[in-house]
Amino acid sequence: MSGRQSAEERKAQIVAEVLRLADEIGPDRLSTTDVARAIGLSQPAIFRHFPTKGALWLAVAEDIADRLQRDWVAAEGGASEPHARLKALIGAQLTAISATPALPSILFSRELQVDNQALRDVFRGLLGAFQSRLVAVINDLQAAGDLKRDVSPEDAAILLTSLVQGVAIRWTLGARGFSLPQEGLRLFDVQLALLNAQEDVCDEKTG
Amino acid sequence: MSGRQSAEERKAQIVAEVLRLADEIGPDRLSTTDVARAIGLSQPAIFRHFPTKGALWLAVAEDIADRLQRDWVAAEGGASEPHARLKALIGAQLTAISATPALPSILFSRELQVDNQALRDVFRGLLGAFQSRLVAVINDLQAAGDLKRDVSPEDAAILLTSLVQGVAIRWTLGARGFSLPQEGLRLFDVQLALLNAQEDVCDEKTG
DNA sequence: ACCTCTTGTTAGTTATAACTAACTAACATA
DNA sequence: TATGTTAGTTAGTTATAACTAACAAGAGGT
Repeated sequence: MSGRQSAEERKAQIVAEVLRLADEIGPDRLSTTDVARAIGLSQPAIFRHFPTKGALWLAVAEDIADRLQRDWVAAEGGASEPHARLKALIGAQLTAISATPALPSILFSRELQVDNQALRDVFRGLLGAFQSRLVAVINDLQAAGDLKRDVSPEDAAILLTSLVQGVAIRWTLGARGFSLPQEGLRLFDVQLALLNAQEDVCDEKTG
Repeated sequence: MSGRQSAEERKAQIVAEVLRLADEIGPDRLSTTDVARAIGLSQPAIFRHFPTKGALWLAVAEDIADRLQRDWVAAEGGASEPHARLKALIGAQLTAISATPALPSILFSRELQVDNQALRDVFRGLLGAFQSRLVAVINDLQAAGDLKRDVSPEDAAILLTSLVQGVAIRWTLGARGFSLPQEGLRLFDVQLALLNAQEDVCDEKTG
């Protein structure tokens, strides 16, 4: 349907379509025929732009990685104090997942888990990078005295990423019957209240 | 290889093999040929015992559901006080996942997410049942004054299942480089310390 | 020993996957 | 306007998927 395009544009279009269709029909069932038909190209045209299907998936992963990292930078840049920065990071992640709902399924696709080691590496790196950012912000929070010190920053970060993953799983299995960012941020507030230095209040009274 | 068996036994054997192979080569890539070869049967023999592949998956899901529920009952039965019961429940879940490592992938397989509504229902019910058990125990804990009251039992249960799911995801993506029950229970202790009624200590001092 | 049901086989069918070979039409530029 | 490059096509190939039809052999009851 759409006329002849530059390779650059076409590649981006194919990647975007893969992400959309991966959600619709599942990452592993997604065939190059599906992608081509959705765009309005012949199936072999896909292989003009990507040598193998694995290479296509890798391009998709890199697209996701780029967008996520931009989101993180924007989130951290938009907030100055640590608490707001932490909440913005979590919020960005939740928003990114709900904007790319295929993400959880891709994490457990055979393409990633079995076939494509490179794909696996990209996502492992991504999760690690997110974790590191969280740890850094949590360190700041503890330094400012706004967070319990008897929980290590690493564990606190793990609890928060688990929160994101848990709510994302519920969202996916529950046919997305609620707003992922809204419910996620609500639980974030609950968890952060727990992580808050309650004993400080206590110390103030007793000290 | 193994001689002729009763349908009952063969069915169980096929189901067990599906679970093993689903982990090895991914739930969606798993073919009836793979299952048959692993057992030492011809491929059509599978269809003697299950009318369609979807029916086979449903049998697998019911097998998982039965075992999980037995595990929960055993865990709750083995501990009398609420705190121990809660920890036993979480521990049982972690142990079950590490004994059936294909579980997380199955949750996101196309078979479940796209093709097989019945399969989806089974797992939705399972997660709901686990959640309900957690809520009940947490209610007991709060009634006994052993848990903060400013977090709803539902939210506390969500935080704990998220913890399990989060650590399971890390375990899966990280090529299972650590003991899932061990790390999971460690984080459980961290989270439960947070959920503990710290302000009680405070009240004792101030009251 | 024979009959019968059940569990298995072999040999297909049909559909769909990734990928290739060979050719064509649009565009850029000398 | 001629020419080389690039984005596209159609028509295959090869492999593998689920599933079927028709036939064979083992085990139990009479």
